[in-house]
Amino acid sequence: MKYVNVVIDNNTDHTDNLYTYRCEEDSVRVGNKVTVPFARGNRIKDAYVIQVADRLGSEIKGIKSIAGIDPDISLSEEAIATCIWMKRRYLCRYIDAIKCFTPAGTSSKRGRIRTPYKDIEVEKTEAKRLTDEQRRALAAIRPSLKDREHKVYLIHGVTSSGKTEIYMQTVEECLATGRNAIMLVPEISLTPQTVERFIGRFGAERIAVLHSRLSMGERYDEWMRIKRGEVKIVIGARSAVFAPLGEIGAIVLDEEHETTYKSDMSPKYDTVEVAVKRAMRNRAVVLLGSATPSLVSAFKAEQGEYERILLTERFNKTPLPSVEIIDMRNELRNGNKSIFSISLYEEMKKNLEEKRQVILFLNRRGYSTFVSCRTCGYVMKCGECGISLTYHKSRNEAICHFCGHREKVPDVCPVCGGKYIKHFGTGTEKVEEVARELFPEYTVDRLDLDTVSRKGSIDKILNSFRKGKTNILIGTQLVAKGLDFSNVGLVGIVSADISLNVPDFRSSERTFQLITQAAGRAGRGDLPGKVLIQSYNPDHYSIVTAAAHDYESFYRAETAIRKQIGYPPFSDLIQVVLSSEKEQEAYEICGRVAAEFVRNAGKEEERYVFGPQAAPMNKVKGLYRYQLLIKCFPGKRKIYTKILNEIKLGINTDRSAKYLISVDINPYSFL
DNA sequence: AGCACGCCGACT
DNA sequence: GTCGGCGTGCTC
Repeated sequence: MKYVNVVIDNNTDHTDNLYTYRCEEDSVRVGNKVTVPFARGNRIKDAYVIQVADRLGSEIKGIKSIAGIDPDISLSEEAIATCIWMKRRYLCRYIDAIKCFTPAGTSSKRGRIRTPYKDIEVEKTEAKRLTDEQRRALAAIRPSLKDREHKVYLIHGVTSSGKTEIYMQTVEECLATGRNAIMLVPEISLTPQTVERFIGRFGAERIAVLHSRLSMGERYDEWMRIKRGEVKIVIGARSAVFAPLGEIGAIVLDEEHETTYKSDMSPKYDTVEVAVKRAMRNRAVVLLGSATPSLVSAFKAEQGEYERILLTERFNKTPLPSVEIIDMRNELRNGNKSIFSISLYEEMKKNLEEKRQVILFLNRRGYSTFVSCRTCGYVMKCGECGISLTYHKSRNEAICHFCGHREKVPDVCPVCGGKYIKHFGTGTEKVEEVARELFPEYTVDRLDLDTVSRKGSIDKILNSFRKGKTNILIGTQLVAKGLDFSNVGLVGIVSADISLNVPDFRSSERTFQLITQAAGRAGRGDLPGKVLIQSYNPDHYSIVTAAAHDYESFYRAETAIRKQIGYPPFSDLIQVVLSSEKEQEAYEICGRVAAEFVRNAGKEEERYVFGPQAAPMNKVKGLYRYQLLIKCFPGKRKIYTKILNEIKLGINTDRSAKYLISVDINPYSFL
């Protein structure tokens, strides 16, 4: 006879507690899925065991007994511990965290196993000969793997430095110690190529694939194969970090800086953090790989929390492409008002005539317009927050989306007195149009979210480019992601300013990453490639350092600013969003939440609370949204989240209230 | 949330 | 009388 504390599978905050039941089965374990009679009607509900005890700490009136134990589904003790941590860290319910670890579907009735990618025919590959740098990397990782010591390695390697080979050989050595591995990629579209390479090396029968675009049945079957211990390696996008894999020896996150690792739905977890937590409990190693590590990870490496492994040379020894910055202020001065500078036009022409291909990048996230001077490059920024002010046409004002500070837009540039000060933003769709006009004899194609959904697939566009049918490809970040085209002679970044002036404290970091990733697309074959960056701020450190392939200098400059203003990695940012059908109510309650927070946290914390102000997506599904941003410095995390959780609970369990609150720890965007 | 309980007005 | 409206409180 045992007593168990369970979490009921109810989709509400009201029952987000532990409930104690009696259990006749002594075999009951933490992580078991059970059925229990619940509430007055004693309706049978699903529940999950969080704790098991032999006796009761204190008398509980009307204690009931477990109705049954589900023989198929169970979570490991490690998974349950991670759920408890997630509840605290991301302010989600127990059940939300548990659902991450359980399969959504049900078993297939036919009893036929559905395996994705099982038809892939791949030739068996052997471990490649390593470069000295790669060998040193593995030598650094090997001891912790052998000693079963938890450690995080930040593998900072230039594009094409052979990071994947390091991942695969680490996994191989992990399997050799009798343990299993998880391999994560930033998005689903990148899984097939990774799966192919791993199947070639390790064989399909040892590999499972998990991501949210599998059918329910496929996901269930893969989940069961993993659960039953039939596979050694799990590959997938962020949700695969929750794979029911036992004996984890290594977790790899490729392109660790990608924002897709942050979940935007509840629970709003950060895959890197979850991976590190799971690895700690498994005494496993974590490999975080990137050519442009996130500032947060690089900072942890500097602090000694992670060990950094540097890969400075490309695998095939081709030099990094030469990068040239084009000062768009000169173009205007010389009477060129086009979006293409003379140099970019000339270089495109030259490459096309040499039968080489051209990629043009543009960042379409520029829908919020900023104010800048086309003569000197001056951009209106918030003095306190360092973030670009967003132009609001109705009042001719520029507003800081972090703290709410407003300024009138001046008629002349306050720096140079120039008259061409205006809002600058979208209109980048014109690039395709202008490219067609300038180069009518060449084929131009565009790859972005619109064209992908219209034509049905990324593959179609990419394949015709790969085959050389397309001469000029215009794309958003989609093109930057790990794609390998050997005949690209020129990569043009049409406007570095758009990403540079996104009103977000990470805009410089994103610009550095964008330029570096884009540059990585040039000159991957035998011939060297060239990169041209157009900007009205050609002296900006993120552009200059990216052009020089100089991460260290970028890191120094950026951390200095983050430290001064108190942004991550020196703080956690907490976003609190209040939504209501009535705009006034959303605003007022948001203000009340701010006051309540300050009342509990202490008056001196008030300066770390910003808002209330309209949330970036001001109106979603008929609900008005207002937000607070809170800077949470080290040591304050526990108390802040405790207070916010109580406020959240109070609001979300109040039936008479017609508004909702949601909390996001370190959201990937405030936009 | 979901459900039972209970207190009130309306209707066969 | 009693049917059903929804406000209130609780779920081991």
